[in-house]
Amino acid sequence: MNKKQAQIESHHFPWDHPRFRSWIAVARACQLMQQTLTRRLTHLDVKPPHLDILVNLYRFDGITQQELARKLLVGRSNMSMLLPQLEKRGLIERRGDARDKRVLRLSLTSAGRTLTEEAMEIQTALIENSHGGEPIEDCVKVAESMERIIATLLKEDDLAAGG
Amino acid sequence: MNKKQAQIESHHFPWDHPRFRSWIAVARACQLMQQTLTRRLTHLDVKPPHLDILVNLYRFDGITQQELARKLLVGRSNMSMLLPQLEKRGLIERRGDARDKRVLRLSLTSAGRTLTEEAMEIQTALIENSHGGEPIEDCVKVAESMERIIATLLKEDDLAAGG
DNA sequence: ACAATTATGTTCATGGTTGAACATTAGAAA
DNA sequence: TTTCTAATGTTCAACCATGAACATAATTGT
Repeated sequence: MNKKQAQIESHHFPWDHPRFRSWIAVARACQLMQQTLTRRLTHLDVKPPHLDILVNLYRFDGITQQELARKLLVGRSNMSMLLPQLEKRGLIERRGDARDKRVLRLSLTSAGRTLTEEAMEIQTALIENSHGGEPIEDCVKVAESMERIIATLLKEDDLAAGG
Repeated sequence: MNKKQAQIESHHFPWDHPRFRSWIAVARACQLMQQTLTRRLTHLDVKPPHLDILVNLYRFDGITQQELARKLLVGRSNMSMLLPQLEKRGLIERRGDARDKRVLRLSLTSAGRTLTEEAMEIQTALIENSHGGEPIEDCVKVAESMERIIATLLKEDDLAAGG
């Protein structure tokens, strides 16, 4: 009898494992949060992917497309698709770097900064709201858990990329 | 001075709020987990969306496309796109219900069940692995937090749908 | 200096997801 | 019954995301 059969026959389905159930809940919460945020941002004509970009430009002015992609955990090509849209809307600027002619340095325009502040308020309100009465300390503990998981997964990523 | 300006000028950026930071960590962890799972499932030619479907058919045999979509928090059209693929691969079956000629009842084939078990082992292993030394009790607390958030967001969803 | 390697950004084909419009069927109301 | 309403599944166009292939530029090795 192999391991799989033992699992099945003793009713140890994945969804009986506490960690599995926990993670499914995390994933579902993320999905719902994303969908709700999408709805609340419609009137600004901004979607979560755009907001992620805008917020990072708000924090890190002059960042590079590559750096931005890394922070967002997406591919470079994704930035190449989305950034021109935001540029055409006059929300961001892309200026070539004088020293390194490969890179494009990104920054928010005045309009972009205003829009970002509006959108961030919506996002913050949604998060505060949906967390209802969760004690701050609990959130901090969740954050610590997640950071550890992120670290583990990033280590795996390095292995995959390096091997 | 309005609220937004007060926030900005006193350096209360969103990323300074514990709940905001916590949620960003959750979102990033989810994203990384999804990407890692995608890589680990490639050799089975299965992607997370497919696996979600398969696991739910594994648990709930004879489920309807609509019910499945609801469980997965996706639109019906999504199921209409994905299910025929799995059917063509011989992993699932769709049989019309005799009493209600609108619905299609879904079930795994033998091959589908086998593949699902393989994939679930990979997913379970990834979750256990990435959670490293997180105590089970912490995971349970995280799950409870997430369930509360899910409940809150679902209530909002109902309001949005009902209004 | 020259060649090879690495890094940045773009393009393209593919695939998942959505919402709106549609057809069919069930169920409720008249 | 007949009509109206609601539910189920499909199709379609649009969008985001990805990875591979490519072009350009910087860096390293010889």
